[in-house]
Amino acid sequence: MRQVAKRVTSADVAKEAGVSRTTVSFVLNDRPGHAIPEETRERVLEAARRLKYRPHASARALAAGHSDIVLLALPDMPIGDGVSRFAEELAAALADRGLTLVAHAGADDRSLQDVCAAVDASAVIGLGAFDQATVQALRAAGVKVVIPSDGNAPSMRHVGRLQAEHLIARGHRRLGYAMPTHPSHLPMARHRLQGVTDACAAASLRHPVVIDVELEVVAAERAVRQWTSHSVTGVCAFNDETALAVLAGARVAGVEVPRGLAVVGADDIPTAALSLPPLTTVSFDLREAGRQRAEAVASTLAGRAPAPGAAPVGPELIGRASS
Amino acid sequence: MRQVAKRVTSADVAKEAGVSRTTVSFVLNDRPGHAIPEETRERVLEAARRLKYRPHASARALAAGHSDIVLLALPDMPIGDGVSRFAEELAAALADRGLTLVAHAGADDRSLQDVCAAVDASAVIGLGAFDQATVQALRAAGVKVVIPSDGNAPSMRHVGRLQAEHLIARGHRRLGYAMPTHPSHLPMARHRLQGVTDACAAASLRHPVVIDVELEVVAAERAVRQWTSHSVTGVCAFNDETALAVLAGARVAGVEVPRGLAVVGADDIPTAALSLPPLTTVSFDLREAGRQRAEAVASTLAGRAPAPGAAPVGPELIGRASS
DNA sequence: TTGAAAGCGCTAACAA
DNA sequence: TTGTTAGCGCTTTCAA
Repeated sequence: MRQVAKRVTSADVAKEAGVSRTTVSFVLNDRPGHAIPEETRERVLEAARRLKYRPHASARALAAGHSDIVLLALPDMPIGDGVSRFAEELAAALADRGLTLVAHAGADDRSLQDVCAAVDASAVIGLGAFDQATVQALRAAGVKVVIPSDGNAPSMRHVGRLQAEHLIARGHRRLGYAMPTHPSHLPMARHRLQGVTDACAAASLRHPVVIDVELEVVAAERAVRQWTSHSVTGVCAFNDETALAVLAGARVAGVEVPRGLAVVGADDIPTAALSLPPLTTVSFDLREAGRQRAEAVASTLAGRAPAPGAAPVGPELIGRASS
Repeated sequence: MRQVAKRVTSADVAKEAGVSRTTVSFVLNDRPGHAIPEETRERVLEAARRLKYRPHASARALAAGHSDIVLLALPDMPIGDGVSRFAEELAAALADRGLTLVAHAGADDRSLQDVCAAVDASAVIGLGAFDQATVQALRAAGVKVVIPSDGNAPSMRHVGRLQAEHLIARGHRRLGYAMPTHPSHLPMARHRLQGVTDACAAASLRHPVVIDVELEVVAAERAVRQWTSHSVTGVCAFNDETALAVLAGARVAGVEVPRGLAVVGADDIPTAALSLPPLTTVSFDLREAGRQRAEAVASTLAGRAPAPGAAPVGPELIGRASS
């Protein structure tokens, strides 16, 4: 009577359907080649359904030599709307291919490796780029596919470029950059800043005045004063939150936005449009990117050549009153 | 020569250290009872280190009968700062206990179950409560521990209560409630609203005027007009983002905050202090909550009685200029 | 077309 | 104190 609610195994299904476990396995994973008569097939499926059979993931992974798990490596802090949509789309696209997405937040490589090993991840997808050492380490931790394996840093830079170009197009000749202070944002921030720097160089402007801006009014005010004293008239912020801090700093410093200082954020978080003034920002359509990544992962995992990366999805500027 | 970079197994470690796999297993999981001489112990550890041995998670889970995976079930996202900190703390506290946290975002139960099964999760932690049916389903999907299995709704209510009490203490006699529109926020929102309602009842005030507020100025303006026309003088918002929308709406409607309308948010997101006016908000110490949850999960998983839930961490009001 | 059998890498009784 | 051994639930080669 002390039935410990034993797990339903494939053997149970086999018995129920009157076939062998092998057959059950073939049917459930519909292995090609083994043309199984529709009748048997149906019987197995029916039995599985009746028993509410769920294959045991760990056992499957052990036997198959790889799991169905894809890990999304996220930076430590708040997840904006853009990333959410990306994750959503990615998860859906992966699910279509029999893969499961879970997320891990944390900047440091160590924890990423540990988590990969702990969930036995087959692939890791990041937002920015992974450096070579990280990729190595992940491989060692048993991960088969790491994406973007390096090449996609450009898309990060695009964000910065777009911010700067927007400002430059509006006549700003001296730019500032608001750097985040949270360590986990740094790598991405550097890439974005690089984009700003590139744009400045392309327009023969001087290097932007880079200042760390904490998410807090006093610090932001100080930053604003520094910028204005350097005759900066437009600042690109690492992201919308940092931009919001700059807005607040400007308010306190008595600098009018965008007249005295134009600011553009990035990521288009939901509250970006609600600030005073509403924030000009740069946003990605991560949807398509999600689909592409999923395809890349799936095909690489399946041993096929990674599909010829479709048209890269560029970021887009959303003009609002802060610039 | 075509070394396929075979995985390092515990057998390799055993060989290297000149002991049996059992010993390796005991050392690596330092099983008590089997007092292993320090000398052997060190030898095994050293061998493992030298070989860069990583136990295979799936194999471990299969043999042990349970994985080390804890799944954090998040609403569809975006993830604010509060939740981030919670997750961070939770992950750290779980890691201390040998457990690994990964997150899954998605409102529907189906995908939650699937993910649980796919990662072979031992426990699931949610932000709000899970209804009984969901808990059942998760159990069926192989999950051992589901938290909060229902009881923790009170802490949600606390948030609402505190918001309302603050307003009431400042003399407001007619309150409004700004409800989020995103479906995945609804369950939590209902709990928080309940707290507001309770507080109103306790003060013999009428039921709050509940209005859905999208994260967008026009909708928010409309809401503000409705509130003022109902002679509402103070509104509790589901969270800070919603509150920010209300602030923006009030601005457009020409209603001065807090003079014409006081507003209090919840969660203390980093940008809450950066708005105009800075947002009064209620915040949780999710850190402590994270630690508690971790302890609860770990002890339940270990078969110990779920520790006598320490002093419940209450939310705390952070007064700023919006109320 | 189906089944038997050999593991995948690890844990945990039970012996020694 | 350490080793032997039998699985955990599934996949997959090889035979039947």
